[in-house]
Amino acid sequence: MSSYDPSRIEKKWQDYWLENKTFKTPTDHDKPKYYILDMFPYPSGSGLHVGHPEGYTATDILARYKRMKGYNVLHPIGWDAFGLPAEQYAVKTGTHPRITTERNIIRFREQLQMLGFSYDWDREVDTTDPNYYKWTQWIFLKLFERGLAYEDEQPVNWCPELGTVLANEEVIDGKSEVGGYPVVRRPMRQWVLKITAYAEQLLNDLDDLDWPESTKEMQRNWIGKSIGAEVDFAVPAHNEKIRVFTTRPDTLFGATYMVLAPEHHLIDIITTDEQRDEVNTYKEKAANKSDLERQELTKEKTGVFTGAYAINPVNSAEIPIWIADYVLAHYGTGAIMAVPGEDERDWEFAEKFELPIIRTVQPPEDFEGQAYTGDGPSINSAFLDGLHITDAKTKINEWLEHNGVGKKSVNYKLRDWLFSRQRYWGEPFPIIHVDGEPKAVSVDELPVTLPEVDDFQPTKTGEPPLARAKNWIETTDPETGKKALRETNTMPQWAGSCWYYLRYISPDFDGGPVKPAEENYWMPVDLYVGGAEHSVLHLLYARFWHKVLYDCGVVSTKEPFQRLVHQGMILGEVEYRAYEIDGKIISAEDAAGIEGVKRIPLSETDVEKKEERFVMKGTEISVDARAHKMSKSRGNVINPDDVVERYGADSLRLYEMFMGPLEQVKPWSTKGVEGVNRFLNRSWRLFLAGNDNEWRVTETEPDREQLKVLHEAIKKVTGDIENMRFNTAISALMIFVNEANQWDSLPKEIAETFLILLSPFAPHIAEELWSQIGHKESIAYAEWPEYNEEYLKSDTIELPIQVNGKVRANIKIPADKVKDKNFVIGLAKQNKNVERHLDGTVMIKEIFVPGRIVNLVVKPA
RNA sequence: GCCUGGGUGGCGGAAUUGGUAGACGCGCCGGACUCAAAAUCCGGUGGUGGCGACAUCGUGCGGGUUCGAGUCCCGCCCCAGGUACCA
Repeated sequence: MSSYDPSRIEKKWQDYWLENKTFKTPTDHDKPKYYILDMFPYPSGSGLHVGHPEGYTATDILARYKRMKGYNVLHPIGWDAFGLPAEQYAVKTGTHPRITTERNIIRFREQLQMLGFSYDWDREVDTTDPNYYKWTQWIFLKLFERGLAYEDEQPVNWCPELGTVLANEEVIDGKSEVGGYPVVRRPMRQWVLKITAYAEQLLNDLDDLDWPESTKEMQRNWIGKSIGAEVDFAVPAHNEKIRVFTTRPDTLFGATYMVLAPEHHLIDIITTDEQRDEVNTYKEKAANKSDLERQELTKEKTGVFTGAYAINPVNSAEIPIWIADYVLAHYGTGAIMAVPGEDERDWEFAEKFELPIIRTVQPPEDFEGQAYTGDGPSINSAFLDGLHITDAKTKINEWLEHNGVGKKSVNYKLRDWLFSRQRYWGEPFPIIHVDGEPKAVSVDELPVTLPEVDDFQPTKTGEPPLARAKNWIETTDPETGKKALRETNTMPQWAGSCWYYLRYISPDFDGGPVKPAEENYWMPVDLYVGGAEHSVLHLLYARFWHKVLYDCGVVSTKEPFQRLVHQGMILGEVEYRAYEIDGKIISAEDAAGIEGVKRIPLSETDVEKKEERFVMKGTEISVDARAHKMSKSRGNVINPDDVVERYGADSLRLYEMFMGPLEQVKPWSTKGVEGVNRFLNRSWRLFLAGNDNEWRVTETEPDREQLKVLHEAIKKVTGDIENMRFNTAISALMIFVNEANQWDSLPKEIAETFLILLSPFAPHIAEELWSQIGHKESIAYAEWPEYNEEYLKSDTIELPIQVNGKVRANIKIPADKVKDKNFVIGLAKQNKNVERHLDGTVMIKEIFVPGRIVNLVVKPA
C-alpha cells in the first residue's frame, strides 16, 4: 500500500469499468427509470476544454447517485459530428471530413473516459454515421409528407469566402461567425421547415416544463406572440388594398399615414411617376444594406413618399403612403398604419416628415412625453370615445369584422426555419427532383449516403459541393423510370441534434428512429444539462421535431426534456492589469478610450484592495481585476489533460463541482484544485496513514459521536445531490473528513458509508479504497445510505440569547428542555452578560422560538 | 431601451420557513516537525477599539415592515448574459 497516487489507480478503474461494462444500461423495466442527458459535444480538433467536464461531472454524479438509489439509469454520450470546421479543414488540406471527424472522436472519447464518466459506451451515437442519419432523413421525410418542409426562394446570407450560406445565427456583426468573413444577402432556393405551424404549442407547452425561467422567457420572446387585428386600407387609385397588422386597432382613428417596407410588393404599382425615381433609389439603398447597417441607422428615421394615398376605413380620411426601412418586410404584413400619437417610432417619423399627429388616447394631465403608449380613455375616435384600450379594441374589432375591412388576428415573430446548407459535411436530403418537382426518396432506399467528391468547395456557379458528384446526382425515379436529379443541399448541424436523445434509447433498432416499447419506458428525459447558449435555437428546434414525432405517433410525450439546467461558464484565472501610456502607469478609469494605452499584467502580490477597487500596492493607481473568458488569443485556457496529469481526474471533478453553484459563471483557480486535492489526500490517509501506511480501518463498533458525524454527512450530501448543490455536498464531505481525522481509528461501517457518499464525486479513489476494504464488486451499485434522525440528536443544544435583537450570549440547554420556555428563559436571564444588558430595563416581550432563539425585548426603566 | 440573473471578508463561496452573517475551500499570519526546504500537522484570520471580558460597525445605496432582515416590501445604483425599429 502506498500514499494517494491518482495516476496509479484511475486508469485501473477506468479499464475495470469498461471491461466489466459496469455502466451498461439495464434492459429490464422493473425499476423506476432515470434518463439523464448531457448535450453531446461537437468533437473539435482542439479537444475537450474545462467547460465540458463541468456539466458532465454534474450529470455523472447524479447518474451514479441514482443507480445507488435503485433506479435504472440511462446515461449516454455521443457526437454532434457534422459541422463546418472539419469541412473547412477539408477544403484547405483535401483531408476527407470523415477522417478528421473520426480522429477527433477518438480523442474526445479518450478524454471523457479519462475523467471517469459512467456513460454506457455501447450506446454512443454519431450524427455522421449513415446508420444514424438514415433516421434523420426518415424524420425529414415525415416533415415533408406533412407539408412541413417546403422549397422557397429566400434571401440568405451568402458568404463568398466560405462559399456557403450561413444561418442568421451564424452571422455576427455582418461577418461569418466562423472566420469573420463578410456576408452579403442573396436570394436562393432553399428548404424551409414550417416551425410556425407549431408556434402556439411551442409557446403553451413551456408552462409545464421545469426549466430555468430565463430560458422559457427567451423562448416566449423568440416566438413573440402578439394579438391584434388585420385591417385593410383601400388604395382607390389602383383598386388595390393594403393589409396591415396592428396590436392597437383601438387607435385606428389616429392613423394619419401608412408605411410600407421597401420590399413590399405593391410599391411598384402605386408609386406615382413624380415619386418613382426617389422611391427606386431608396429601395435600392435599402436592398444593398446588410441587416446590420439597417439596424445601425435606426437612430435617424428615413423614408420616401410614394405619391399614393390610402383610405382609412373608419373615417374615410385620405392618408399618404410612405416607404421606410423601419418597417420590416418579414414581420406582420410588411406594412403598417402609422399612429404617431400612440407609437414612439411613428411619432419620430411624423415629426421628421411633418405628417399630422392626432392623439386618440387621453394622456394623464402631467404627461410630458410625445407618443403616449399607456392606457386612458379614447378621444377623437367617434364611437370609441371614452372607452379604455381593452374595451375599445373589442369594439373596433367587432366593427372591422362587421364592415368586412378587418378582423382580430394573432401574429408571431417566429419565422419558418431555413433548413438547407450549401455544404458537403451534412446529411443529404432524401429528395429527388423529377420534372423539376421535389419527390421523397422511398424509405427502403434510406440512407441516402454522402457521395465522394474530388473537392469540398462549392462549384464555380455557387452550387453546393455535392453538385460535383455527377454520377450521384443523376438518377432515375424508381416509380416512373424518369430521369431525376438528387437534391444537392445538405441539412444544417441542428438536424442531428434535434433527435439524438431518442436514438440513445435503442441505438441499434432498425424499425424506426426509436423502439416504441423502450421509448415508452425511458422518455421523457428527466434531466438535461447543457450550456445556456442553446436556450433558444437547439432547444426550440428539438421541441419542434419532437412535437411532429408525437403527431406521427413515434414518441409518447409532448415534450422531450422535462427538466433543464444550464451550467455556467468557467472563466480563466483572475488577472490584474495596470494601464501604461508613455511609460507612465495611469488609473484604469482614466485609460478608457485613450489611444496607445498598454496593458501590463501584474501579479496578485503587486495589488491590494482599497475600498471598492484594487490599486497598485501603496498607491492610488487603480488597476483592472477580473477574470476573462478562456480564449486561445488571451492565453488563459486551462487544459483538462494537464490538470488530470498533475492532480488526477477525481481532483478535477471535485474542483469543478466545488467552485460554486453549477449554474453560475465562475473563475478558475489552480490553488483551488490543490485544495480539493489535499482533501482527497486527507481522505486517503483516513484509511492508510503514517510512514508505513498503516491500515486504519477497524472492525470496531462505531461510537455515538462517530455515528453523529457520519449521519450529518449522509443527510447533507443526500439533500444536496437531490438539489444539485454539489459545492455544499463536497463541503459536508470535507467536514466529515476533518472530524474523522481526529479519531484513533476508523470503524469499518463508517468507512464504507463514507466511501459510498464520496463515490459519485470521486469514483476512482472510492473504488480503490472500497476494494482494499475487501469488496470484490464495484462500489457503483452499493446501496445509498439513509440517515437516522436518532443519531443526529445531541444531549445539549446551544441557543443564542438576544436582548433587543442583539446576541448577548450562547447558552447550553439539555436536549429534553429545549421546548420548555420557562426553563430556557430562566436560564438565559441568569447569564452574566445577559443580566448586564437587562440591568435597569423593563421587560416588554419575551420571544421564544424553540430550539432556535430567545429574544428579550426591553426598554429603559 | 427591454428581458433574465447577480452584487456577502483579500478571493471562490455558505447561511432551512425571516431566527447566532461569513460553513467549506483558497490566501495570509503564527507555531510544530526538519540541518534546511517541500509535504504534513496544530492554532489564528470581516473592520475598528480593548491586555481581556467585551463593545461597536458590517451582506451595493436610500427608505420601510418586524421583537428580529443577507432573506420580505418600495425607490435607486452597478455588473453579467440575452435581445433589439416585431407595428
